[in-house]
Amino acid sequence: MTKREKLLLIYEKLYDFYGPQYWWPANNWFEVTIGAILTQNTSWKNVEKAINNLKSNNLINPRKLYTIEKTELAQMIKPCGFYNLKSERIKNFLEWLKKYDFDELKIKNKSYIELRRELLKIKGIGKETADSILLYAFNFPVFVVDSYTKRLFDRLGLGLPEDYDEIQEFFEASLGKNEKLYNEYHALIVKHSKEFCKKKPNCFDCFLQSECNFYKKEFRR
DNA sequence: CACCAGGCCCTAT
DNA sequence: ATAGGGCATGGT
Repeated sequence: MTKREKLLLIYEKLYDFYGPQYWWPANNWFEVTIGAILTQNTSWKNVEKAINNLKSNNLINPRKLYTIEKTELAQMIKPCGFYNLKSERIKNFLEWLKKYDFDELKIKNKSYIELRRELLKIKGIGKETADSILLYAFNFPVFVVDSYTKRLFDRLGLGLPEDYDEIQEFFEASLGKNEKLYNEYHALIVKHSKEFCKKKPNCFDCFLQSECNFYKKEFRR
């Protein structure tokens, strides 16, 4: 079986098991973007609390969020941790967004290659965050790689490259440019990783067990 | 009590 | 070029 075939097979199995995930859990592109920054190394549960604080103050809005103080923002997003850092990062993003008059359309009209370069220049937005924004806020066909992705496919014995961009290129080349597929695949990887693949897995009932080198090496017998 | 969570930046070798 | 530390809350 080729790597490409295996990738597609794993996707089918995940989809059959979990069904559609309806990502990203947000109402609009701006909420996706804020969530993408807030969820850096943080459980989504905590991010939800922070986002709810912003919602109850009607602050899921670029212009309004731009006007409030960084320290005030930090207090509101406290539940998701790293709040001083993330407040700064959101402010950095808004400063960039202001150059486009906070206008979503002006951004969408750019090529996503160019847009990715610009996002990565913002201090506090790395590759995963940038790609999450590109895929889930703006629906560009960009495959999001995260630690779950690496861990899962390492265990599956895919022999992924180390470098982020190379991993991404591998998925995109294997799957073809397909925004809907990238959307669902990444969401399913996250879903599955939360359900089963903890660092010290206790998941002998995982339905991917037969695919998984990790089990074969460490848990057989 | 320890460890993890939908990363990223900075610094010292 | 790359390992290691800091950021910080809340859940198990």
